[in-house]
Amino acid sequence: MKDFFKLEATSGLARAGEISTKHGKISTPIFMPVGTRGSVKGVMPRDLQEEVQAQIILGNTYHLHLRPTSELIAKMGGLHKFIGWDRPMLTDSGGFQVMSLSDFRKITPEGVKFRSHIDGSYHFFSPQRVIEIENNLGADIIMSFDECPAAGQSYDYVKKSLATTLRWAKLGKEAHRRAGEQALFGIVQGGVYDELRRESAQRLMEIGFPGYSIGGLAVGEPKEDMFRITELMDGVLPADKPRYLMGVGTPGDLLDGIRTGVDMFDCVMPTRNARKGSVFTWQGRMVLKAARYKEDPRPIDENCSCYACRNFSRGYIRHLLSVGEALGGTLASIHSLHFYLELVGKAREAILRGEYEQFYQKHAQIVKGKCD
RNA sequence: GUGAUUGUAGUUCAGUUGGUAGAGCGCCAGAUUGUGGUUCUGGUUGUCGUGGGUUCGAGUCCCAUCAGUCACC
Repeated sequence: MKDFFKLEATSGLARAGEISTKHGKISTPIFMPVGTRGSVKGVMPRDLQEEVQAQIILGNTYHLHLRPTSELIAKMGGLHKFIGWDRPMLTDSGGFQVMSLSDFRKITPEGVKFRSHIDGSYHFFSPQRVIEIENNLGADIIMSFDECPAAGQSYDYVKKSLATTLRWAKLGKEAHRRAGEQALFGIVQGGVYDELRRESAQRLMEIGFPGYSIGGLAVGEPKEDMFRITELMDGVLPADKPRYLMGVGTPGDLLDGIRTGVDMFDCVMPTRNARKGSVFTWQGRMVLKAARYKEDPRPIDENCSCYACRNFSRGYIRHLLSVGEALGGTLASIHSLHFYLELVGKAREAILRGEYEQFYQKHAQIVKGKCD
């Protein structure tokens, strides 16, 4: 896949670039809203594009395989057509979900047998089958099937798990039938062990992928470990390929990740938290459902230009959230996603100006705190 | 009018042989990192309908009274 990624500028370790796909270009660093089951919960594609300015969203192999199945989606014309989204998409492989959702899993060199969290039925994911599913779905960027160890696993366990992930990455690449239009990423594992992380990255690079994901972080390990590892990866992974820190994170995590050379992020936090009543702003995190906002006529963020902030008060959105009206989650999600996209957008501008560090110093502490 | 029955937290109810009240839900405060939209962790909440009586002590026993519900005249 030629000209998949173009590195445009750097500022310190921070990078600005451009990813090109069949469905359009993506400016990095970028945050990707999560649409697990074929929908970014509560937000219409039109609003994601026009209000949130989302450039790419995620779908999930695990969930879409269980329902409605990738075969059905292929029959319906592929994931883009099925969900009415014409911009780039990425599918996760299900490695994480098999670890985090299933109450049973048996890992063998051939793959993972697991139980569905929906009906308890047994399923088997091999690295080849996962790629077949992702080929059926047809996202622009797809993930290798990996084994994602939980936090706190021993060096020996992680080392062994790593060998499995590497073998699966190779088998998955060989099984990939649409390499010309779907970029398959390898996933770096290795827990919190620098030596294993380095080895994982180098072995993946030997296999060769158009992009590299950093997985197995934000699973409960101390935060210092996360950015020590992303910085370590910056020195190992090729500069001309995008790096994707999977499942991360808070606005502060994005700024720290960008500062250590990460190009892509995804996280359920802005949308899940919004539905549960807390939102993110340039002034910090706000627990919008708190009683102190009951009679507050101001928008969530007075400097925000999103649809929710242009038209509705904190008091109204709080009311919707507390009585369980779906619109509350929708408006709060639109706000937080708009903020996330604005955050990475401004970070990108700062990198292009060569001033990322100043940008970071100005915003990181505030964004990590609580407003009010 | 007669008979029965109920009255305890915002709400639904539990309160053992009388020892100065508990739970779920709600509410309040947090959490949430490759989304199980029904998750987790804390916290708050009472003239026990009212007035008397018995008793060392009454939400628990007795009397009266008020209110609700049901049945029958």
